[in-house]
Amino acid sequence: MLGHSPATPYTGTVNQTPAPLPDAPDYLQRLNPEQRMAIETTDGPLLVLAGAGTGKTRVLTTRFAHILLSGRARPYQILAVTFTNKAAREMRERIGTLLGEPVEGLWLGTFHALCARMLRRHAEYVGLSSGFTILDTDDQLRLLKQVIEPLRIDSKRWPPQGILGVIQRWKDRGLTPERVTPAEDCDFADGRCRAIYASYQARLVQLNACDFGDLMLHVTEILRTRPDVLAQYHRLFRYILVDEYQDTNTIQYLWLRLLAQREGQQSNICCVGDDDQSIYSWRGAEVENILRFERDFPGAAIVRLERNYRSTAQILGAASGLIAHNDGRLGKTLRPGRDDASGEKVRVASVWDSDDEARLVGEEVERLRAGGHRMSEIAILVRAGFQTRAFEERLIALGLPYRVVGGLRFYERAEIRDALAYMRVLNQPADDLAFERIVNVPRRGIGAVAMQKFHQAARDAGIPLTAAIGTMLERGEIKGKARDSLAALLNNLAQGREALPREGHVVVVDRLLEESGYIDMWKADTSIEAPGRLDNLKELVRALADFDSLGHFLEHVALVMENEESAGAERLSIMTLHGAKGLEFDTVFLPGWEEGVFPSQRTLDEGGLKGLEEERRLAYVGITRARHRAIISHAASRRIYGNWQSAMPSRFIEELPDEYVTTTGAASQTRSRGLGQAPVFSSAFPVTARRPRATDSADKGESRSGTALTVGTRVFHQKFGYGTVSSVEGNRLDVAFDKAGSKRLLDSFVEKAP
DNA sequence: GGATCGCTGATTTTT
DNA sequence: TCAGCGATCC
Repeated sequence: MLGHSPATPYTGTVNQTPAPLPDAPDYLQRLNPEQRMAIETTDGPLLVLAGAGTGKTRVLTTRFAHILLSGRARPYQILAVTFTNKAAREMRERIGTLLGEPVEGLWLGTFHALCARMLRRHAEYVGLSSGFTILDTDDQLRLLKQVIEPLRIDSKRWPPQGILGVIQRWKDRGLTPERVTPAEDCDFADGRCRAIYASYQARLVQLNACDFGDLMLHVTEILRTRPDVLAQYHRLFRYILVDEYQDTNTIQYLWLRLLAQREGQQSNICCVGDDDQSIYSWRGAEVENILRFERDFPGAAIVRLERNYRSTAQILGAASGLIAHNDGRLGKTLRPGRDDASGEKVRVASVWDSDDEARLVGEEVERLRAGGHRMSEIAILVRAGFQTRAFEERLIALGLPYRVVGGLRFYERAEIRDALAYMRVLNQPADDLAFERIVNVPRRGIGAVAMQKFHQAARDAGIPLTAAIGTMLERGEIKGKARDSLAALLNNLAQGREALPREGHVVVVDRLLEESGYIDMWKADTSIEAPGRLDNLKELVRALADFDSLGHFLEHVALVMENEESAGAERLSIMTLHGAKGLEFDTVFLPGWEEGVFPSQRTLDEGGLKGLEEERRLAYVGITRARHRAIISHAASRRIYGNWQSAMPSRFIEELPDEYVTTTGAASQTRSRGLGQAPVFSSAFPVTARRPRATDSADKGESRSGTALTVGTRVFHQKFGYGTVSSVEGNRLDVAFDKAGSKRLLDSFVEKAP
C-alpha cells in the first residue's frame, strides 16, 4: 500500500521544482515551491497531501484560476468538488477575487449539489421527473415508517432509524437494492432490510422524490449504465479538483473515478487531502481512497505541503509528535513556515473535576480578555456535546459572551419546516410527505383516522393525497369541520399555484401562509418562542426574494440548509472537535482529555486500533487549530450519567513530546516526579475564586509528601470517601471504596486516611 | 388533543 | 443525571 512507501516526496510526472520566475504572473508570486508545484502541475493525476495550515485552500483556488488564466479550460470545463457549502462558498469567493470578477456557470459545489444538478438533467433514467423533491431526514424517516408498518416489524427491536442507517450505508457504498447481495442482508431486521430498501426506493419514485444518498447513487448509476451520458461529461470536464479527499466515501469515490477516467486520455484529476485529518470514517468515509490514489490513477504525481504558516513551532511539535503514534500514514511532517521561537509551549492542566475545569478555562479566558485578546479568537473544543454544559454555565456566571456552534439549525426549526412544507405542496402537489406535515397544522380537525382513509383512497386510485382528497370532497365523502377546512386549504393551494406565474413566488407564498391560517396560529400562540418563530418566518419569506423561482429556492434550502449566523460577533466559540475542522483560532482550549472521554469510551470498548487512531487524528486536528496557544486539560473525576467516576489522563497526553509541553497540576507530578504528590494548581492560572476542596487537598498532600501508598493502605478521596488500596501500579491505584465501589485512579488524588 | 408518567439510553454530523 | 420518547389517561 502507498502508506508504506512515503519516502519519495515527489513522484510521477513531475520531478523538478519550478524556479520562481521573475515574470511569473501575480497570482503565483509569494507561493512556496511545493505550492507552485501543486498549482502548475496541471495535467495528469495529482495528489496534494496538504497538512493542517499549509495553504490548502489557497492552492486549490489558485490552481483553478491558473487553469483558466493559462487558457487550458473555460470556467464550465472545470469540476470542483467540496464537502460543505461553506468550503464551496469560500472557494467561489476567492476565485472571484483572484480573477478580479465573479465567475458564472461554474461546476463548483458540494458533491450533493453537483449531483442534484446532474440528476435534474437525467432524472428520467431513474424513473423521476426533473422536478423531484429532495427529502430531509424527517421525511425519510416518516416514509420509511410507512413502508415498514405493514410488515409488522417489531420497532422496539429494529428501530426505523436503524434500518434507515443500514440503507444509508448501502447507498454510501453505491449499492442500489439490486446490487445488495442476500449475503449482506442478514444482520438487521431479520434479513428484511433489502426488501424494505427496495420498497422504500419504489415509494420515493412514486413520490417523485429522493433522499440525500440518492443524489449520489442515482447519478452514479446513470454514469455507470449510460455510456452516452458519461461521454457527455467526459467531454465537458477537462479538469477535476477535489477538496478533503480523505473524507470521500465509496460512492463519491466511484462517481469521481467514473468522471475522471476517460478512455484514451489522461485523468486531469487533482485531489487535495490529509490522511491525518480523516475523522469521518463513522460516516462512511474511506481513508483507503486517499491511500490508494496512486493505484487508481497510474502515473500520479504527489506533492506534499508541509510548511505550516498557522501555528507556532511548539504547537506543531506537539501535534506532530502525537500523530507520529499512528501507523499506516502517507507520511508527512509539518514544519513551521515562520520563525517563532518565542511561542508558548502547549499547556496540560490537571484538575479535580469538570467544574474545576470550567473554572480554569473561565479564568484563563478572563485573563486573556483583560489582556486584549479577541473573544472570537478563542475556542473551546470538546469531544462530545455533553461537555459543553459545564463551560456554558461557567461563562454565563462570569458574563463572558460565547456561542455554541452546531446547535439547532435554521432549517430544523419546526416553523421553518412547516412553512417549507407549504411551499413544497405548492410547488409539487404530489408531495404527499409535505402535505401530511401541514394538513393539520394549524388544526383542521384531521386526525389519524381521517388520514388513514385518505391514504387508502389515494393508494386505491394511485394518485397523490391532495388529488384523492379533492375527489372525495367533490363526492361529498368528507363531512363536518374537516370538509370546510380541507376545501379551504386545497383552494388556497390551487389558487396560489395558478397565481404563481402572474404574481411571483414571494407574494404567493406570503399569502398562502397568511390565508391558510399558519401565521395566525403562531400569532395566537402565547409561548415565549412564538415571536421569534414569526421573525424566522418573515426571514424565510424575505430569503425567497433572492431566488428567481420557488423551485430554485427549495433546491437551495434542501441542499444548503444552514444557519447564516451573524458573523464577527465578539464571542468565543464552544464546539466539537469535528465541528472545528478547517477552522483556526489564536487560543484553543482542549478539555476532557481523559480515557473514556477522549478517546471515547465507545472507541475503547471496541478495542480496535483503527478507532483509536481516528481519535488520535481528532486530537491532532484539535491541537492544529491553534495559532498561538493550546491548553489541554483533564479532570481526575467526572460525573458520567449521574455518578462520579474517576478518570485517568488520556493516553494522548502521554504521547505529546515533553519538549513542547508544560504541565501544571497533578499530571506534572506523575509524569516527571512520580509517586506521592497531591494535585498542585499552577500559578500559571491565577486563582480568583477560592477553591477550598482542591486547596485543602493540596495542603494535606504536601504534608505527607514522600509517603508511599501500598496495598491495604486506607485512603481518602474527595468524591468517593474512604477506601482501601487494592493494587498499586506505578502511580495508578485500584482502590476499593467503602461506598463508591472499586475505582482506578491516580495516586495523587487520594490521601492517606488519618 | 394535551398533559402526565415512566422507561431508556446516552459520540462525533454534512449534505 | 436527565432529556426525549411512547403509552396512557382525561
